[in-house]
Amino acid sequence: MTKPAEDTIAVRIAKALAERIIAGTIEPGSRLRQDHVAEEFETSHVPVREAFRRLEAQGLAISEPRRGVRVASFDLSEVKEVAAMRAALEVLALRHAAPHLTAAILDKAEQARRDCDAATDVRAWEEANRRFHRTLVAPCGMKRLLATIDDLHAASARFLFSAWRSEWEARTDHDHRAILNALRNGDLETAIATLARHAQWIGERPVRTASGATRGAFAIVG
Amino acid sequence: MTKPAEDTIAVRIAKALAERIIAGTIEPGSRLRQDHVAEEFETSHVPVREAFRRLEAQGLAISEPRRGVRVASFDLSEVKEVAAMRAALEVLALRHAAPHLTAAILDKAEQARRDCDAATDVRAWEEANRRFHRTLVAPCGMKRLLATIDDLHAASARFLFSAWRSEWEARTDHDHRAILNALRNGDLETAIATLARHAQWIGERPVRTASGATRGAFAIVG
DNA sequence: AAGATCGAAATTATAGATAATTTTGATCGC
DNA sequence: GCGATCAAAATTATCTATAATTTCGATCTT
Repeated sequence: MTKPAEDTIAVRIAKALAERIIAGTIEPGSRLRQDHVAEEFETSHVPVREAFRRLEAQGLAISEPRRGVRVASFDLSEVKEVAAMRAALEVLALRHAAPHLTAAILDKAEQARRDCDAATDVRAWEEANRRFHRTLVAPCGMKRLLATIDDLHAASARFLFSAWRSEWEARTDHDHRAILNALRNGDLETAIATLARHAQWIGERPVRTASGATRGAFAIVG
Repeated sequence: MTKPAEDTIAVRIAKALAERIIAGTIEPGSRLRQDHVAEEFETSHVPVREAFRRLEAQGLAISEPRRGVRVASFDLSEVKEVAAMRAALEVLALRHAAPHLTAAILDKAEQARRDCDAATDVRAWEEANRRFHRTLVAPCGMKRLLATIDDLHAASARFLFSAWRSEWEARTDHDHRAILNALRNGDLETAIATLARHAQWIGERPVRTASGATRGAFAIVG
């Protein structure tokens, strides 16, 4: 039952760890010890180290030379930073994608929008929301830009899951609808202006910490 | 003359290789063979592989599993892509840096601007130009954003050195001056609008290829 | 028979496992 | 407290296996 593994082991480990970090299974700030990970994945630590470098590049982990790797922690200022970067880059991507948008693509986005509004848990919402944004910007065909946006979405998801570990109430996202409408009408500037605001929408939510106290948790919900 | 090396060996190798790739010492598309590199740096292949992962993340190399790593090649469309991303992100950074700009910082930028105009070779110009931009956006204090911009500058430099291997004529950059003036006058919007245009300025230059033919080479010169 | 094409063996390089070496952090004794 | 000793964990080296490329030869076609 070992995965077919078209990927290299290092890539597999990186993906698995990224998923856990995003889901919040591993706490921010906690150490990633290479031989523990190696043991778990039944490999040596060589591929594990390579996986660490990859996570580091994505901003999911930070490495202190000779002292090990830990899961990156974050605060409100970083949530804002990621939101701002996402807004700037998605706007850019949409502007370049616009000439290549077809009815079929807009239909795919429409489906993602519906899934988003219908979502009853955070994970489903996040997946659909990411799909919505991805669908609209992917036709720009700019690989570096898209890769950077993907990394930012991973960070967004992490913030989101950290705040909304469970309990999600379905809500209609009017921005999504407005963006699609504008695009269908060929009104690119309205679509872009809406997206720029939308991606910077930061929600707040009270969260009970381990110690029982309540703090405000923030996440990008656009 | 071996570097004091506070860094780990992998980091040292990554920096050294990045420098060569940017300078064009290693041709785009050429293979990076791990034990050759290991031999040259007198280490094993393990830190070399980690260095490769880092170069990959910066977009300077691409890795095909089980087939090795090669220096990333690029074309006009990627030059445009990097220019557009730089414009978008530097504008964002400048907007957040503006409230923290002091007279001392603007003086540092002024010095960089002068060095830029006085530069008689590409390398000197690139260094001063990068310093100019860095000085203005750094006060935003957004680490992820600044790291991404740095990577884009590395790519820019690579395009530039590829086109202007030698021969550089000093020229006065009016945009730099305009940006600084606007900032001194507190006219942020003008500064930002100028920067947005400026960072997307792509120069063309005929270049003699190895086969003797002449092709157009493009690079970001802002 | 000459040329081309396909396939198998040999070579080369990458990926991973195991082993050795530092470096850092902590504990115990003074 | 301060310093030395010890243990744990990171970094790097060496070694092995597996995948990819190249070479060389055989066979088939013209």
